[in-house]
Amino acid sequence: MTVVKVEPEPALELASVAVAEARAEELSPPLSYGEDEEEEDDDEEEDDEETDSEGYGGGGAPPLKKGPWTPQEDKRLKDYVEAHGEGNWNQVQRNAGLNRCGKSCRLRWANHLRPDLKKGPFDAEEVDKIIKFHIMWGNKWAKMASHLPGRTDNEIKNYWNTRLKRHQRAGLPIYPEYLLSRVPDQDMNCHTPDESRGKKRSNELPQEKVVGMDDLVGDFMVFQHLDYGKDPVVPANPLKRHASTGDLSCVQIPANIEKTFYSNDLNYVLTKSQSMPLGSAIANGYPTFDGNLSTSGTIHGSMKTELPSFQCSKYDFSNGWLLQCPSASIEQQIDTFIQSPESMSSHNNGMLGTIINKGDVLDDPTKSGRVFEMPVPLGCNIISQSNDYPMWHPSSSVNGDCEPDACLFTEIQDSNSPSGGSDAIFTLGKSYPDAIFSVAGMPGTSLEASFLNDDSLLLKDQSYFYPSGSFFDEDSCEERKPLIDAGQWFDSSAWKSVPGACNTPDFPGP
DNA sequence: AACATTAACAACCGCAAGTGG
DNA sequence: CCCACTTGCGGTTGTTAATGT
Repeated sequence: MTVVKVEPEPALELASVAVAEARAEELSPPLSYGEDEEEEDDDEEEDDEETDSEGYGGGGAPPLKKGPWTPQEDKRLKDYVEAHGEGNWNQVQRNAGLNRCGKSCRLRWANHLRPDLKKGPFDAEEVDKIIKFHIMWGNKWAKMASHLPGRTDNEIKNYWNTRLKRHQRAGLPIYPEYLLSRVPDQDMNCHTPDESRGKKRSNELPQEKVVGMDDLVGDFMVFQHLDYGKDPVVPANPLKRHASTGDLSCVQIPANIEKTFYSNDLNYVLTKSQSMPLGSAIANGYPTFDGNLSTSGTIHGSMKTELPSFQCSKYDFSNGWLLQCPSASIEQQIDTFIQSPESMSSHNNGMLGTIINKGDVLDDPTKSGRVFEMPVPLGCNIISQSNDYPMWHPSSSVNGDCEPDACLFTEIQDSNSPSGGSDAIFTLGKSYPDAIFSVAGMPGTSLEASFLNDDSLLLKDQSYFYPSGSFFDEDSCEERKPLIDAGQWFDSSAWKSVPGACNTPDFPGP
């Protein structure tokens, strides 16, 4: 059994052989850095010192040892770090009598010897968190580890990769069912985590200012009218820019929705006082009415469109999200969009959808209360606000039961409309600065929306609506609980959910 | 029992950011 | 500013244990 790598350099050959021999003895009990390490210490120490001296008694720096750590090495490292503290790993190497590079020492300490390490398999809660984190951040193992006390990035990475392989082999979705769309979608063009491998890390991204997507995605209000006849629509086309990485992620629109979205060219951009045809897209918050893109910055082709998080197209977060992405290849289309200002012109394919700058309205008190109105013959209306966090629906279900999605709205109230209909007021609450929500109105109705103030949105004459949304607090790793349940149609006049309308965006009718 | 496959784990490598002289 | 060094991160590979055939 070969246990160590033998360095190819001739000068090192003798040492390598010696090390190999020693290793063969050391490893006769399988790698175990557990509780019984102490009893072997004496023998191991002798072996170790013998090895070191035998191999390099003649002077010159011994080659740094590779391969598994022995209990004795562990003890030395542990003793040293406990006495001198962490850091200065090359000093550790020199002063602790360890023939290991500082890097190796650091790794061994961080992954195995640290006293605060939590051993054993991941429990369900940890697994749940890992999946959440991966959805949000992709392969940011260190970041995940910082949110999982006692766990190391390496541990998480190993777990994930193993899980990934297992799921891929079994043909299972990478993320659990409860994250999947309610609308079946077999198109799997989105990236898989594997595809993110080998790509540059986020901190390797060019540091150039990428204007647009942050602005476009981060704080905007999306108002879309999508005419698809009487077909229902899921208010879900998430696209977000990762807060931590700057990566752009997207959740694909189901194929059946795609048709209705794009076969009928009835998209509108909501401006402060008028509607305008799609194609007059807004960049940096400023709508243009001539079909030309107006930007104060540039949109770089280098914008990274890695999809470390929403790799699976099946994820429907039940939210209207900023961009409408035709199904085929989301990332391709995002690339196209990003790289080509033309794509935002009047000839664009609708991917950008319709955007209105919420901040533009909200920042100016005089603009509050403006009504956005769209004459809509038929269709479902979607409003969504998106900030910086992806949606998360831990309790949603795809099985048709009535387990509701989480919803962010902190307050919803109905009011009497002069026209006799019911209005719904969505109060987001300022304590949820990173909120995400969407609401779909009834098919076939005209949807009016206006900001009452900077955190309330009035939907006029919407007797029924379908809210969804959630919030995941990156700092606390906790999902903020909403005050009402989403994922079901609400009757705003009776202020109750519509029977039989749970967990389906299909409008059930009054 | 022997072999093959898979899962879990450990460790290394390359790269890049940070830091201090 | 440059350079060397340290540190941290993520990808990858290698090894062993467990399981299946």
